[in-house]
Amino acid sequence: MTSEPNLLAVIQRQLSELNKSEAKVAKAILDAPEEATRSSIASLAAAAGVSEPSVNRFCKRFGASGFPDFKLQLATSLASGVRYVSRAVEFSDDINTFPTKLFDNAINALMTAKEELPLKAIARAVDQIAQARRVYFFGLGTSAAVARDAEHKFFRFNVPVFTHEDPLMQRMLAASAGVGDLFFFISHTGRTKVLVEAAEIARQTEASIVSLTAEGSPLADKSHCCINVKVEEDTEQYLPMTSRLVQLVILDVLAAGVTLRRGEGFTPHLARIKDSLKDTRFQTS
Amino acid sequence: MTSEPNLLAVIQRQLSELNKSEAKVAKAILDAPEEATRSSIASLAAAAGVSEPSVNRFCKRFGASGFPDFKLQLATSLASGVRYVSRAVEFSDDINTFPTKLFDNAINALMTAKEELPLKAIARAVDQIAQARRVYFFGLGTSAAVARDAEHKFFRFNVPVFTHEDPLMQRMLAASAGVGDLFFFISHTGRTKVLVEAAEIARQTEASIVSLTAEGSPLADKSHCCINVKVEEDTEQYLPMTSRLVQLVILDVLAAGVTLRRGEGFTPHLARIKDSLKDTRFQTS
DNA sequence: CTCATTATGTAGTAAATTTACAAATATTCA
DNA sequence: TGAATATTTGTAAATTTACTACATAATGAG
Repeated sequence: MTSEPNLLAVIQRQLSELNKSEAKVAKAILDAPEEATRSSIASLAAAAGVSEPSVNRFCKRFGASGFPDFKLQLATSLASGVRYVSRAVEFSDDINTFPTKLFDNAINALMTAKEELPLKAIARAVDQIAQARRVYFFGLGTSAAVARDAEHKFFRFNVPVFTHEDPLMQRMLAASAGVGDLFFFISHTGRTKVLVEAAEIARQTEASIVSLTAEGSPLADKSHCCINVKVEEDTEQYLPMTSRLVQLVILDVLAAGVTLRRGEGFTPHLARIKDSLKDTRFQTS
Repeated sequence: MTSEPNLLAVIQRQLSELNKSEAKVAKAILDAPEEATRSSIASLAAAAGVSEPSVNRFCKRFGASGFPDFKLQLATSLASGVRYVSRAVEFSDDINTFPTKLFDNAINALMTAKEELPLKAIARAVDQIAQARRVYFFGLGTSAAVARDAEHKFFRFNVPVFTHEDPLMQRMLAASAGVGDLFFFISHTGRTKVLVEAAEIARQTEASIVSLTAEGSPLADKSHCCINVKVEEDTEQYLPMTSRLVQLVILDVLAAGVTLRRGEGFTPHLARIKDSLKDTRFQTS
């Protein structure tokens, strides 16, 4: 049973690749998903303004064996309660609606990313990190906070980890890199000039370059290994929200990967780090 | 749509009050619920050893309008109940399993948090931030990265925003606070001593204190407003993963709340900030 | 034991879904 | 451009599915 719970998101994503009548069906379903689960193929066809077989073909295109099976999958998707269609917050929203929207968008982004995890790239990145003599996490703006978070995760592996938000420091460190150094660049767009330039400088050394960014971007081009993250950030939105979350989880994945790589004998080491915090906290009464 | 929490449980409960053939149908469904959602009335009747109308009557007895409607309800009740099981990464995991696990855990955490959003606290926090003369985001460790992220979000609102990871700076800033200052503390446990102490110091001034932390914790006690985040971080896990994500989304929610509060006339301001980044990026070719 | 009541199944009908195929539309390449 | 080809879409028939009306069987009361 591979009926993933994100059928609507899948439809939403493929919308541009559908032909006319299929798009009409998609639209009708996205407009009123609950209703679609209850309607017959005839009424849905009427609502979409297409013929019944078009609806049927639409269903098969999305992996269902037919219309009833599609409805079933749709119903299970909806059951989890998440609105799988990203919806922008609007000025008409109030406290009861916009928090939910944002959570749904976040969940939706993670589900989409999960669908298309670049496992080979991840495995390769884990290799590189596990073997590195030194790791530099570089990002700017929002991604700087992500880089900072990565630092907090990866220092645990007995590998010296560095973060710098200062582009000049980034350049200089890149220039002075050598064998065993790993530069890990984080950028949603992959087009931030100063970051790309730092990557280019690092590329001229013996260092390895891994990036967590958009495939095909200038930054990705400079990297030995690019972990491609597919998140369509709503560009109309003025605050970037979702891409960062996906980046963080990917970094969690990498950290877990390194942990597994280190093997079971490594857990005492992690436990010691954790224990070291004990005295900094008030005990639970 | 008042679909009962768990249709299977309802059936189970009424089992004794059913007549012979209905009981057979119930048995068949309870034995293989998933399969039941996929079968036709004919095959289910065959599986139960009864006639088709018996199945139909069974469905109506349980509030469905007919067999298809019953299947729908069954499918939704199966979907909502089962799936929410976080699973820890184990050393037997490999690249094909552990990334998915981590994403699932992240998604689960967000879903759970979404269920129990403390909307009143959020609304109050939005008020406070919107009115503040100055906002300090304080966190330590992983939460420091979250605080940094918050800084990147909230400076856009024309309110001076500060972050400091240095506990001494935090103490001193807390001590010198006054009316209009807002301290926003971020901590998963709410028990980090130096942070709680900073909160205590701030509490002795005229400043407002908002915290994003666990209810009932020492930090929450020191706060005027506590945004309670319910995330059961798997304590056996050595790397904290999920709580941070929830914190970030909550901060997104707060930022969106402040944006809405500022009103539509504020968007040009946000657009200007966004535009200011244009020249720092390589253009899409 | 008979009548009334309830339970179950049969057969026919209506509805819904799918398939096969034809018409229409778009695309390619000379 | 325009013929050839591929793709998309719809029509109509076939098939499957679900429902209704009714008949028969089982159950239980007096």
